[in-house]
Formats: sequence, C-alpha cells, structure tokens
Amino acid sequence: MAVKLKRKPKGTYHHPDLQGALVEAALQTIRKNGVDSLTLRDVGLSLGVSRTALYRHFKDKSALLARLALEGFRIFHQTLQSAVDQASTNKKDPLEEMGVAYVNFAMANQSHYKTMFSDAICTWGDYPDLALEADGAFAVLVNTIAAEQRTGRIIAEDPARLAQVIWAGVHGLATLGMAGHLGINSDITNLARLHCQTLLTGLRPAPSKATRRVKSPS
Amino acid sequence: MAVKLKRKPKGTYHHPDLQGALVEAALQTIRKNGVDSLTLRDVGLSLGVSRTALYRHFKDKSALLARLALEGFRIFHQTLQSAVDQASTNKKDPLEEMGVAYVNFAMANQSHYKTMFSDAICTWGDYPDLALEADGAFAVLVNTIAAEQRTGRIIAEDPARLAQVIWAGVHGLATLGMAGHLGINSDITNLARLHCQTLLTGLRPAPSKATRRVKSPS
DNA sequence: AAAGTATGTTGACACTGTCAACACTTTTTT
DNA sequence: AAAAAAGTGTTGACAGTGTCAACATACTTT
Repeated sequence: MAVKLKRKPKGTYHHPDLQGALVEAALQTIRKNGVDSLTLRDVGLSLGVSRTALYRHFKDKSALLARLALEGFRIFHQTLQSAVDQASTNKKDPLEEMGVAYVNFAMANQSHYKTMFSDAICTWGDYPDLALEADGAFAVLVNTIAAEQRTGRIIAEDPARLAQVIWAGVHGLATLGMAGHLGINSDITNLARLHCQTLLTGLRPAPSKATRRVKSPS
Repeated sequence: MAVKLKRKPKGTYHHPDLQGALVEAALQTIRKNGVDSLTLRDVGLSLGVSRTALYRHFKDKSALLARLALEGFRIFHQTLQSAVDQASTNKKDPLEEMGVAYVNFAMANQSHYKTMFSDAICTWGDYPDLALEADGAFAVLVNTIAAEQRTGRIIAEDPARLAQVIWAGVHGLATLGMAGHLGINSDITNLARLHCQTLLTGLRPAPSKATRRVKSPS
C-alpha cells in the first residue's frame, strides 16, 4: 500500500524562507534535545521538506552550526550590553553585572551556548561573520573594562588581557555549571557574583603605592 | 582470492590484557587525532583484534570514555599535588602554582582533558569510580585552600565554594585556550598566572577591618 | 518562449555504534 | 578426566548519520 506520492500537494515546492525556517527549526531542536542529537535529516523533515534540502542553503552541518552560533552571539551581545546599561542606571558594578548576565545567559540557553563554543566550529576564522559577531560580544567586555579604567576603579593593565581573564572566569563557571559539576543545588548566580567580586577586588588600584602587580621572583 | 582465515595464527585468541591495551590504544588515538575521531572499530583493529572485541570489556563507547577520563584524573591528581608540593619547597604561592599547573596540564593533554569533561560522560554519577577519582583531584584544591586559610593568607569563606571559584577560572582558561580563543601567540601560562594572582589578591584578608565581603545594596 | 539558474528530491555510499549468533578458550563442577 | 559453564573474540547484520550525484521542479532572465 501507501503509494509514494511524488509531488507535494500544491505549489509548496519552494519554501518562502527555507533558510530561516531551517535555522529556527534547528534552534528549537537543540533547545529541546541538545546539540548532540541534532540531525540534518530531522531538521529537514520537521519542516516537511526532504532530508537534503538543507544543502542548498548550508555547505554542511558545521555551516549550520556556525549559523546557529552566530545567531547566539547576536543575542548574547545584546544581553551583555543591556546588563552593562542597567548597571549604569542602577549604580551597580558594570563588570559584575555583566559577569552575572553572562553566566545566566549560558545557563538559560545551554544548548545554544554550547553550540557557540562547540569544537565542531572551533576556529571561528573559518566563518568570518561568526568571528565578527563573536568579536562584537567580546568588545562589550573590553570596552567596559576600559571605561572602568578611565574612572580609576581598576588598574591600568592591558584591557584586552584583563578581558581574557574575566572571560575565562565566567566561561568556566558557565561550562562547569552546565555540566552539573558545581552541584545541582548551588546557586550559580551567586557563585558568579562571588567570582566577579573577588576578581574585581583583586583589580582595584592599591590605596597607597602606585602599582603592585606581582612578578614571580626569578 | 584472499581466503578468509577463520582462526588466528596460534594461541593469540585470548589477548593477555586486552582491556589495558584498549585503553592504551584509545589514548594514543585521541592524542593523535582528537576525541571526536575516536572510533571503536579503529581502536580494536589497531590492536589486530576485531571491531567488537571491545564490548567484552566495556559496556559501550561512553564506558570507554569514562575509563579514559578516570585515567586522566589520576594523572591530573598527581600533577596538581606535585605542583603544590613543589610550591611549598620553593616558597611560592601554592594556589597560583596549582592554577598554572592546571592550565598547563590541559594545554599539554588537550584531548585527554576534553575527554575528562566531555558531555558524553556528563554526569559523573553514572561512573562511580570516575566520580571518586575526580573528587580526589578536586580535593587537592580544597585542601590547599583550607591550608592557606589556616595560615591566614586568604579569607575564611567556605573552602569548597572558593575552590569552585578558582576551579572555574582555570577551567575557563583551559577550555578557551584549547579552542584557540585566547590567541595563538598569547602565553596561556602567563594568563593563568595573572588570573590566579588577581583572584588571590581579591581573597587576601583586609588589612585593617575584619571582613569586607561585598553585598549588593538592597 | 527559451535558456539558465536556483531550489528541492530521490538513491546511494561509506561510516558508525550496537546487537545477536556463533566459535574458541579457560575455568569450574561433577 | 569428562562435562558443563563461563569468559573472550569473531562474523553478520541493522539502523542511523552526513554527504554526494543525478534528477525534477520552480523561478528569472533574456
């Protein structure tokens, strides 16, 4: 039985915006089942389209993931920036608020965040748009640090370097938190706050002497 | 042609220690080609044994990965402990030295480290031995913190919590460093040193007043 | 209207993890 | 010592995956 019908019902051969729909469907899938269980076939079939239709819009699976990651960095960028802005209006520490927002974003969008830092994409250089968007998000951090340095609230070390230091902290919290290694009950937000506060305390200018950057004794 | 020979040449039907050999071969493979390109078939064939022989020693691929991870944590544990010991004899900061050793281990054993924190294993609880070994490594950090607290070099916050904070920092540096996101030329070791020093500076007891733990203003 | 391009489909391939059924070896039981 | 059982390794098979080539259909340009 079940005669395979060769053509679709009507004029639905061309999807109005398959590319966008694919991205949306893929996002929905990873949100529900995680990145690892994302299959090209399913994302196609979930749209009523054939399993390889995707290849007319993305070179391969990595390209799709890169696109998802790009989308993620766009939202991420906004999230971080708005955290800084709110901190400004609420007279809170912008770097701490950004750090908390960072970790909260990762925890609330685990699959998406994992995709953004997936090994499958690895070298962002292969996807220039992605690299650009990621740099944009990172710039929020660097700029905020530079601003804090101008007000004298943190020391004058190279802002890009300091940004890497802070980034590492929140990224580590995010990955460990997502993996469940920080305990299921522990409040990751508070941990992020503690981490950032500690880091920032360590970056405050010394009260009396000029600098006190440590150097390991030769 | 090529008559398929049904039996192996001599008494090599039973491998003297296939389990160990499998682990060794798998480790060698991931070291050379990365975790993602580890295939059960290849690890078997590389030992001149059939593709499914592995299943007599490991329930499935995850079990093998868990075993690799366990092996990794064993070495990791020793590495961290010896870093602390050397710091003690060399009058250096034990936590900083441990942090540097942590990041260096990850960078020098990228595939192994990735396996130890792979999503495929995820909940260490499914592999009690693994959880035990991981806890052992983590304990080095907690104990060192507690020791530093006893000498009054860092504040009296819950040591497990502080350990998580420091862990997050070095783990973040490790993952970002491995992904190449900290720049190919940047010296990750120095970055780790800076991160740890900053964190530790933030954890020093306040000179005059008793405590100065920050609380966000209600 | 014809040609050309973009988009979607089917069939096929190699590769993977995994299982069942079988073969050989070693150990245990009778 | 013979038989039974358990342990260990092999082959065949299956479903699922990413990917490509060949084809089919729709849209665009001339």
